[in-house]
Amino acid sequence: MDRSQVRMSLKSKGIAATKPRVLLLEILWGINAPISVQQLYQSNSEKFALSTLYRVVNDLATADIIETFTSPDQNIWIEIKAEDGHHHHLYCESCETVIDIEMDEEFEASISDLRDQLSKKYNITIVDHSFELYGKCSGNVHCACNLD
Amino acid sequence: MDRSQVRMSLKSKGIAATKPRVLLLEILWGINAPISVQQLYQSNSEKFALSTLYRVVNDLATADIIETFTSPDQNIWIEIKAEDGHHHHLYCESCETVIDIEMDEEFEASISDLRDQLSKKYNITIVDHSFELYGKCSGNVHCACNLD
DNA sequence: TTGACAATGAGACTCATTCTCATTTATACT
DNA sequence: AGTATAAATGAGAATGAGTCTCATTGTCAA
Ligand SMILES: [Mn+2]
Ligand SMILES: [Mn+2]
Ligand SMILES: [Zn+2]
Ligand SMILES: [Zn+2]
Repeated sequence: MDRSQVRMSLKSKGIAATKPRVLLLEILWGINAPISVQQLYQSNSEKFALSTLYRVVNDLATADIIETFTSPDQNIWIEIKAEDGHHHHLYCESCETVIDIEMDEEFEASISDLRDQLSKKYNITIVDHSFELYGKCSGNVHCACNLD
Repeated sequence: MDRSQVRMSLKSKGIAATKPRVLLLEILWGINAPISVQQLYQSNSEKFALSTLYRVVNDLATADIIETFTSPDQNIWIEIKAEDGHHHHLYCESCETVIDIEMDEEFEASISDLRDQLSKKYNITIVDHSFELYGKCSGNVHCACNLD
């Protein structure tokens, strides 16, 4: 995904291809992994105002271009919205890293069933769900969390 | 669970039965549902200092008497620790209520499997997981979330 | 009862996130 | 192009949940 593709994808979602929006997407495509807004700001504080970063994150999330979720230490994490649908996260409390997790279809299907059931039982429209795992990586010298 | 039982249960966990701890547990037994620390403080600000409330919540969680979890709006919710083990939550975004959810054993078993797999794959000790559903109750006049 | 030590309360502090508003940039229309 | 209109940005103030400090108070074993 190069700059002009990013600009086009913004346009196609009906949202202006402004400098911070393009830049944020370029960064996210570059790292291809979840990152917290704070981490992102720390490495790019010359490029964005913090307020702009949060606003742009919001814009892109509303436009369904990125996904956000909140880790237990109250940071917002973002990543490019996966084309192949829903997935979940493993959060390493030692190194404060988030790893994308894939579930098998059976598991996702049972979650889907559950959503239907609960929706009826409580007369609530279920809009989303989250499944997150919390762990601690073994080594303190170097962290294996990012390895496959 | 009356006051003397609460005091005894505190002692049995090796933690002093101080006034705020006993009071908090009485309140939790009384409502018998998850509540956020902020909500709890708003209805009881004469009875606790806010700092004490958070500290006591921590003490009781460490002593395994209550459970805590964080909602997407970053509030800490607490409830008496369920004797029959793990369960999950449905959070109503309209009325900011949390409902306890039971899963069937099959579902919990597949979560357990998943934890084992991931633990090996990423060389991480999985310490916990959370599964939460987010919904919106239908009526704005009155909310059906608390009904069974 | 008393002394050692644990717990509390008031409020200062932190820090991620949100808000405000003046300035800049994009877009639309002559 | 030039101007009007609207959208987006940036700097920093404000917010608010949660944490920390430390002087005071309460607990409990001896
Ligand atoms: Mn992800
Ligand atoms: Mn619960
Ligand atoms: Zn790690
Ligand atoms: Zn509701």
